[in-house]
Amino acid sequence: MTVSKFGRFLVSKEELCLTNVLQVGQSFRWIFDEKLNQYSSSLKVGNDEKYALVVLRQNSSNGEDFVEFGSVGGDCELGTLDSHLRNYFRLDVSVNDLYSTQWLPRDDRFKSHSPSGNRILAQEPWETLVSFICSSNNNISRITKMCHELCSKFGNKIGTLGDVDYYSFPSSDDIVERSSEEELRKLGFGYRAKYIIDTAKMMVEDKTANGYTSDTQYLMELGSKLTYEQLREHLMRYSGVGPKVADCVCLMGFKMDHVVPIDTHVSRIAKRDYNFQAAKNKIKDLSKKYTEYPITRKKINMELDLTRLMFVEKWGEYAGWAQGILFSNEVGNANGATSTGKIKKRELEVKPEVKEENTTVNSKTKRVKRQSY
DNA sequence: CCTGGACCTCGTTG
DNA sequence: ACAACGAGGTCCA
Repeated sequence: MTVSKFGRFLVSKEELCLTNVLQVGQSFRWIFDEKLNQYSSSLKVGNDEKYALVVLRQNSSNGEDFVEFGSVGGDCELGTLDSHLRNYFRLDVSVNDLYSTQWLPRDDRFKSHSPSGNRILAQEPWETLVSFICSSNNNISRITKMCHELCSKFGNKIGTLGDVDYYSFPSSDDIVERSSEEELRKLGFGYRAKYIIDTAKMMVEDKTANGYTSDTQYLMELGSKLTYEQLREHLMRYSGVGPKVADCVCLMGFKMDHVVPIDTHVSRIAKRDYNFQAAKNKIKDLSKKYTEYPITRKKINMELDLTRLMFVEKWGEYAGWAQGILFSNEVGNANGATSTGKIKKRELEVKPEVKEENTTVNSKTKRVKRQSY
């Protein structure tokens, strides 16, 4: 099967860099073909719950940068795909405008961190939820492997490109009906196997009780009605979903642009570069506020939540995007997508040297890997 | 409310 | 070769 027709949108590499956006831990299912300089994945496009096999290429000619896109077999109209991808890549938002009007004036640290085409995606919420449940205490390479495994074992076959078969991301029903904790453990999911099965079961109950058959539609409806605090509370009811995973889902699955997921790296950045310390009285105020949110209160770490609030205050309404840029500069390279579905090391144009430095955290001395340019 | 530990797996590290 | 480590956390006591 091939792509018969391509569409394109013009976008500079400073606004969108596919390598940065698709291979660094937001999305885990894009496959990169080095020879063709082409990304491909199955993607739920349009409102009919159907997956399409989508192909992307980033190029430039005559000084114009653009992304070409198409669907294999043409099973998706080009106009539909165009508007879907404009939303998926959030082309309504200019990271460079945000950089110069919001982040740079508010935070000197951004002097040394330009966007470089890093941006936050608008992904399908159910896939985002399950993917980030897989991400706990894990590395990108294995998360990628697990996501592909979920699709090929429990999704539906969508099409073939080259010698690779593509599958839909399994719905909660697919997972409940076709999988089990035992099988997921055999496939290498470890203790996340139980989280995924329990979450899928709960999702089936939830959406059924609310009259939905589609995970996407149920969750999107929820997202349109609830505030951030309410949605996070709802998401943290699910097994394996703590504050970090819930925040990732809010940011990348629900377009809540101000949400800053706090992981070990961001927490370290806050202490090291922003001299952050949680004040006792602020902890008290916050825990009072969260009496309305029992699950949040149970699962949250007050210090980390105050870290999140500090960043939101500092960076403003697109704070989550700002975090993405600092994070990519802090962690930089990682493992990424492949051409065969197997995992191998991601190659970078320039390999930054990694050096060690000492940082003091909680009066303990800890060695930390950090990039230098 | 906070602290500490266990938890699957797997590539990297020494 | 092989034990020890840690990876963009979560759960339970």
